Amino acid sequence: MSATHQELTRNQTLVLDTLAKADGPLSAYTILDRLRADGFRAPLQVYRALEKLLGFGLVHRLESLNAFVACAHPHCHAHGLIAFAICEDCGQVDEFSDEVVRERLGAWSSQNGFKAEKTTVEIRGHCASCLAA
Amino acid sequence: MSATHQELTRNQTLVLDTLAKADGPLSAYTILDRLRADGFRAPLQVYRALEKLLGFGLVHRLESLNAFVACAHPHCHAHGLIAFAICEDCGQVDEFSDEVVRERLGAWSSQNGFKAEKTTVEIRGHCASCLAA
DNA sequence: CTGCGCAATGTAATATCATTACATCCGTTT
DNA sequence: AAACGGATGTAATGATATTACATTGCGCAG
Repeated sequence: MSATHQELTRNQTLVLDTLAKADGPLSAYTILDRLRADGFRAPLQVYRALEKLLGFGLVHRLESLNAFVACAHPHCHAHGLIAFAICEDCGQVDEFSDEVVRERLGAWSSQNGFKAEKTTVEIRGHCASCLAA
Repeated sequence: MSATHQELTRNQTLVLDTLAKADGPLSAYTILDRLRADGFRAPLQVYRALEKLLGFGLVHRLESLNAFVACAHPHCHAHGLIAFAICEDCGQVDEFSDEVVRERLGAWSSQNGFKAEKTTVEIRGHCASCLAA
């Protein structure tokens, strides 16, 4: 059984809610600042909560931004591979899944005897809205 | 015409050579330490050289490591998308290109009106050699 | 030649992201 | 109550990256 939202601790809940309410990715220190009023004082409080939430699949880390987002599909935990399209203008992140990409990367791994633990796919660019503007 | 190796400045050449001689990715500060003997004193000297080398396609940045590697195929500049398999045990990085992955991510971008500038594909895991050991 | 512009460089300081170390609290088990 | 483990609190430090400003070297117009 994977963990459910019910089992989250207070700190984990606060961090997850902060990310869920945000309109884009947040850095750990931004989360910290937004939770000062709730008693957060140190980065570690945020990083510890994020570590658990990442494990639960409720939060994703954007490697190319050193930032975090709430999972857009928190109820279907079965994603094998998640890709992100990140707009450099507005900061919006679009989360999607592509089975073909997953298969191709899996095939490469098989052919090369590589055991994948975590795969990062991030597209940086400009979203439709910002291109229109 | 894209820039050739000939046109590199002294600092760029030193940084590129350091990466080329390394047996895995290096952080900017590790590069700095290795170039102290050549007169490097500050991070910016490394970051400025890396910025140019990234632009020339001679160096890649590994987002999930905050580190840099010399391009494994510095003579064919036409890669549309490059993927990396990173071994968490030995640190070796395998650089490869997958046309199908490129097409699929390109298709997603087209369908969503997204203009991709840079795509990151990194697989973290364990290489064949380390699995055997 | 001189001075101007521009790219590269040098240096210091600071900003941003992340971890280590150690103490404390709290609920569960015994 | 004592022992234990998970979560938390706090401080300090380490690691990565950028900003700001001064200086140098070089091509070239005047």
